[in-house]
Amino acid sequence: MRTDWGWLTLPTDAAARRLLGCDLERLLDGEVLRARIVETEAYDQDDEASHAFRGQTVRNATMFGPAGHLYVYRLYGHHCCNVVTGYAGYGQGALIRAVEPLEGADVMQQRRTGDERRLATPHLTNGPGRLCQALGVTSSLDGHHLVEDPLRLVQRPPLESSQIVVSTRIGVTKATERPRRFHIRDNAFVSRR
DNA sequence: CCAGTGATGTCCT
DNA sequence: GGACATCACTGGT
Repeated sequence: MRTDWGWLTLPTDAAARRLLGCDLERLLDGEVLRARIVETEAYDQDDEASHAFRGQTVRNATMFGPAGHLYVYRLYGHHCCNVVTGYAGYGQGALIRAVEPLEGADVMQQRRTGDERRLATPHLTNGPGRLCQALGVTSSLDGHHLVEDPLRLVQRPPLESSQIVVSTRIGVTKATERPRRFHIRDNAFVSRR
């Protein structure tokens, strides 16, 4: 079934690339936070590294639903989030690994804990757990449809492929050789290896 | 480099 | 219901 999220109803890798350069718009305590997606990773149920690999569970159910919803999970005490892509019934999504603040960076800094080293560019939002902290993304947003407040995904024009760097994923212990990490070339907020 | 972190899934009783 | 392993991370040394 096709939704109005046709541009996300793509094989995971294509969708993960397509998300680069798009914006996340977060309404939080009456403030508007905007950030540009600069780094993603692709996961799907045929990928040993994916939460969806061993089938649907309570935790990963959102990944098996329709595209355009947010899958939020906790890992080592941190939150991480995926944009669900593809067709309902086939578990897949794109992990948002890093964003670049466009608006409300001061509010993001208030939400991040710790000393000013962690608040400075690019440490504010250059990791999946960090950006969730900065944007106030928690488990309560698991399953949230990204066409409505308080968190919207705003489509932007696709990037030239020359602007996109492909590499292996960070932190995975399985399928480590698969080239499923995508990031914008020469962007300061892309996470380190 | 490595310790802390906490939810979740699996396998037992 | 309990014990244990697992884990797509972060921050400080």
